[in-house]
Amino acid sequence: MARDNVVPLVRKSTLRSTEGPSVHLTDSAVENLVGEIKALIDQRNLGVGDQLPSERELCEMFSSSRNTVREAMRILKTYGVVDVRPKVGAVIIDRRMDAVFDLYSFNTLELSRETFLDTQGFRSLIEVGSLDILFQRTTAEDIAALRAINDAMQTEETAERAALQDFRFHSRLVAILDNRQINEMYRIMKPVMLRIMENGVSRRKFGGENFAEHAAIVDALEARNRIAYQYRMTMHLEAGLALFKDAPPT
Amino acid sequence: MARDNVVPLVRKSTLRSTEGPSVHLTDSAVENLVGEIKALIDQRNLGVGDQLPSERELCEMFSSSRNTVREAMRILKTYGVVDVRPKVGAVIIDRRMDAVFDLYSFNTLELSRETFLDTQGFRSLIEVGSLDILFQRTTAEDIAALRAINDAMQTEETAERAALQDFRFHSRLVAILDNRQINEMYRIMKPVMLRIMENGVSRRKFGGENFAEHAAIVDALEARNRIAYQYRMTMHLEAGLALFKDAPPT
DNA sequence: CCTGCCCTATTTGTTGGACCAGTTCCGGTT
DNA sequence: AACCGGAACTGGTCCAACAAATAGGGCAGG
Repeated sequence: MARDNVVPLVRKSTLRSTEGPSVHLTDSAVENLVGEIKALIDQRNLGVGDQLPSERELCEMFSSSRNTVREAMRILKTYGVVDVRPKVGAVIIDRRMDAVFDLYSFNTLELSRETFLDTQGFRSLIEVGSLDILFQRTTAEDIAALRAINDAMQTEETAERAALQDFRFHSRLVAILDNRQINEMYRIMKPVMLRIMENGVSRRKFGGENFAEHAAIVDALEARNRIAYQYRMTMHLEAGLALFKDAPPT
Repeated sequence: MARDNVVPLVRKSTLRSTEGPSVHLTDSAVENLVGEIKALIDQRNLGVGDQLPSERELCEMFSSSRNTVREAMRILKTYGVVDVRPKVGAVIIDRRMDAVFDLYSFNTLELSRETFLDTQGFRSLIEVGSLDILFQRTTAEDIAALRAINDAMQTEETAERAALQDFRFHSRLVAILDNRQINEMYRIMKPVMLRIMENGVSRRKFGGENFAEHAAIVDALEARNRIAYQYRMTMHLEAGLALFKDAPPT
């Protein structure tokens, strides 16, 4: 039954549109303004450390009210791409990692099934889908490094630390692909994945199951066994899915 | 209470237990307000789907001005934890993954050779690597839509418009995967891809080669011919690579 | 000359209001 | 009872003003 490819974590059919930015067409003046400011940054080729025009200047530049400008700047601040201080104005920074951490400081909010599926579905596409390139590029050092990380995970005492090793394992795996876009994606999604992994390892005895699954994945990778790798990795990523099994639609 | 589709994540989070261990000591009224609203959500045990008080109610509850409340709400909106619709109010959601992807959109887009390689590598991962899922999900409608777009591309007069159709073709292809994160990635990477495609079609007689390659890909997809699909798509994606090699960096 | 302090102008932070364009919902009309 | 209209809300945007913070210039003293 379990063919060489198991149905991965993709969401059920909703709407298939070609252009499909889906729901939001960004009619809001504030969001338009964010786009304008982004364009301004791009156009002037501004980078970290450079200054943006003052709020009132932006008001005039884009004929908007100051409140609108402020809300737009608030978005940029929340993104962690600008730091704005009184009298000095807005300076471009890159604190996006902190922004993501802040995002997940909402511990009051549960990890939604949707978030879980989106994240794991993406990972599945990368980590399972990149099989050919992985098999082609993986070296003995990569294998050794993965095994070392996995061993380290087994000896961790807390779920939090084990989750970090879990992330390091998968991060090291995709690092073999040597693709900046993907590495950057994993860097930014780190807090999200950590959260999922922490949830997973704490419930699944990370010293046991998780370690064994990782080991099997590395073995399959080393042996260039397509079927085994696909199967192991897919099962591994789907492991946490059982936690969401009782999901009625809404 | 719309909390049946989520798994409660009782996490202690030793790292960011109390407010403000980070750089922000921020006694800013707006950020305090964010904390207050978070506390409110926690206190009332609100979950996804529940409504928040109106802006004016929040003004009175926390004795703040409406603009301050709005900036706080803007932060929550940016985090993707509330969806606020005019005349309806604010509803708690969990679109935090989308927020993460929005962060990614702040990468400066320069079409260096590295960026090109990374982008094409990513696309190859998605469009070639997801072959199994594609074969499984593709319908006759999808095939027809792809052919229609390809035909439209052939009749375009300018390279710019043809590139747009080229993008629509590939965007429509990955839309079959029905994975929100992938669609979002393509939306974000659209400018980069457009530039790549514009470069490609203008040099390669988009009426001819590009159209034929697309047609061959669709045929292979329709016939569920793994080998042919992999070969055609890989060749198609690598076609631009040769061109880029010729072109010296700006 | 340099050094250190203070002052002011500029900038962001916050407030309270106003109006608009819609939605919701209640009450009156038919 | 069904239908319709209007009033009361809602968020979206804008305006004007004041408070707070501070960078940078001017000034006094060395």
